[in-house]
Amino acid sequence: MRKIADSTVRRLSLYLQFLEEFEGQGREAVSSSALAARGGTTSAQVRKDLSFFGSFGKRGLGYPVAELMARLRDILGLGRSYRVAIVGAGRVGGALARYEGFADRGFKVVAVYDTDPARIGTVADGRTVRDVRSLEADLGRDPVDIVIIATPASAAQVVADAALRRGTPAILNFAPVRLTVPDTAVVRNVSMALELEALSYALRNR
Amino acid sequence: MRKIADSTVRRLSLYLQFLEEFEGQGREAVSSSALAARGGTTSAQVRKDLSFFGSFGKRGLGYPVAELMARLRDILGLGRSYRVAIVGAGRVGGALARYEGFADRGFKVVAVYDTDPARIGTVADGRTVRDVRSLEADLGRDPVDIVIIATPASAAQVVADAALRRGTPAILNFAPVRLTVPDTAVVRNVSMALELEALSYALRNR
DNA sequence: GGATGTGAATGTCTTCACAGCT
DNA sequence: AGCTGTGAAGACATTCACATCC
Repeated sequence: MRKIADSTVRRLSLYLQFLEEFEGQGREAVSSSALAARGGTTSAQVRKDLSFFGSFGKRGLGYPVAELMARLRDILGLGRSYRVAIVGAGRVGGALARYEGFADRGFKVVAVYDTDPARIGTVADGRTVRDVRSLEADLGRDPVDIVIIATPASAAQVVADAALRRGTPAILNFAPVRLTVPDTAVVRNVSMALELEALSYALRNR
Repeated sequence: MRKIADSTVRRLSLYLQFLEEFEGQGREAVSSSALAARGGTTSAQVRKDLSFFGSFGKRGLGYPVAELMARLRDILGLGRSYRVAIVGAGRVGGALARYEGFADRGFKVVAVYDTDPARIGTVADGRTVRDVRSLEADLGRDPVDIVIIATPASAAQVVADAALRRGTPAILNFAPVRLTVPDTAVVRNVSMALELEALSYALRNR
């Protein structure tokens, strides 16, 4: 299959979100222009994005909402379930551990780790916080699909290295450092600093 | 000035981060290839990105670290200070309110809002949580540069509308909805759902 | 020698525009 | 008539490659 651009995948995700809204309004069909209007893009863009994966619409009518949602979920790989470990039980890790959006998409948080003896052993949200020193062994025994890093900057690379040694295929990094990883690994960074600086740039002349 | 691509701005932000690392290691000059190696891009890309804004390097030597950092800060608009209001004092809002990275970049959190009577009036981190109903009036009296939305999905659009009515130029949205805003407003979305779905897509065949 | 800065070439993404289906 | 699906065109971004300078 042809390589799909990251920007396209992001938009597919958005379309899925918009379709949920349309479905909530009881609509059965939606046109590429309606989707485009909701998301600030163009109808041609929507059709092109979808066309990479097949042809799901009916000419003259648009796209059947429920069916397109199912196809998008399938395309995005949301049909299976994913095992997730969260490293760092501070504010960010805690917010993540309680995030309901995980379950909706088949993401199952199987373990939470920290270094702080005061936090290790405490139970948060039905999960016992484990010592990060057992992370690598745990992953060896019981691999996960995604390790979420919510540690301070100084610990992030060490955690990433351990995860990658155990073959973890994907990392979601909230720590304010850019991880160095082989390009076989999938890494996404959520960086407050980058967001702020992008806003700062945009505001520069106001 | 020529329109600069969003991707370029994001990379400039990254370069700044890497330069901080290099400075911490006591390096005085850095080549485009060193920056590229750290960030997973190419030296030509680094030089091209910088060249949009001027020529900061010395042939044969590379870029002076401290000077380039200063230039990047300037380009990114980090020379001034920004007033920020956070709406939503839950887990995400709380984590943000305590985030130290704000101050480093001249972002000053001037107020925190919530709807929950149990939270309104409590003091967190030296700031009293205010009733969100006073947001619009407060912004009218005392505008901010950025409103950060950390509310549930259902409240986000209402908050955004209020902020925009008061002329707030930029919004950083953590709520899991896509805001509808006029395109004069600058909006950035941090969406856990999008990140997860992008990972899901990347993991599809593993 | 070593590294920048930059036109030109290449590659990728988006938009156009229209044939073709319902 | 309305709207999709898609080649072709156009816009934009990245990479190449080299003259230029320290």
